[in-house]
Amino acid sequence: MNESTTPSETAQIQLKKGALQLCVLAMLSRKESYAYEISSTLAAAVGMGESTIYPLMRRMQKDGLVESHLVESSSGPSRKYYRLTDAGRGLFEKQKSGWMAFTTAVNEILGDSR
Amino acid sequence: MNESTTPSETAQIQLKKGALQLCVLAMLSRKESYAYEISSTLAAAVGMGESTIYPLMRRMQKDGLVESHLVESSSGPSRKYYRLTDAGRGLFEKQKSGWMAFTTAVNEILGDSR
DNA sequence: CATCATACCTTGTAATGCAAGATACCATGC
DNA sequence: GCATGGTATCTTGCATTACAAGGTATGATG
Repeated sequence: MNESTTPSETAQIQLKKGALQLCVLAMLSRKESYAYEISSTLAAAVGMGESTIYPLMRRMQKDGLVESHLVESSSGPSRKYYRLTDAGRGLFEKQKSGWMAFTTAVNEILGDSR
Repeated sequence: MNESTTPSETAQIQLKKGALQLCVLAMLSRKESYAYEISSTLAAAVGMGESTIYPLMRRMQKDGLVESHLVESSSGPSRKYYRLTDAGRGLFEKQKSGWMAFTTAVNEILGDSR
């Protein structure tokens, strides 16, 4: 009577945790952006939900990884643009290494062979 | 006063969620094993904690992914060996695809270039 | 009997993605 | 004016799950 979440789906959700911040850091390392745009991009790429981005951005700002400034838009409400701080850039490099080490380890367990 | 968990470390923990079950499925797809052995292998490979494996194996058995049988050991207490069911094998293939699609998407965001 | 490695297990905490919903701006059509 | 729809911000509450800390028990070694 419960088909709202299969084990396979919840696993996908769990997988995202920890990787989404990395994706946001990567996007911001290339150019400033605002939550709605980041969310739209990552929704298409990895299935991020829209209500995930706002708490995440607030966390990142609280952790000193990003700084924000408002910019008025001619096609809707003001956008809050985010820019990486030096700390954010440092954490990005660190987490990128962590991500690669982790995926390499998992891929070895998966591919194994022999 | 609080260095027990840095943002970088908690991100690593979050990253594991959802991937650990995949690793267990992969290991069991090659040979039967027991929780302590799986945990020891994954502790070395991806830093899994020992107390993580037992709730996980119970979840997987409850979900019908594995079946277990006890085997006495000559060097300690009995071992509860786990074997993949057909459902477990099916989910393994499905999650493996999901894992590869997800890591590919994240790597594109990371590597981007152009 | 004490100790150590093996092997199983439980309880409680922390972290966070998401659904659902609220608020508000701006342009278009009536 | 006013309704509608896309843009853009945000909050609340829930579900999931890795881990630390601790517990139980077996068998070998001293």
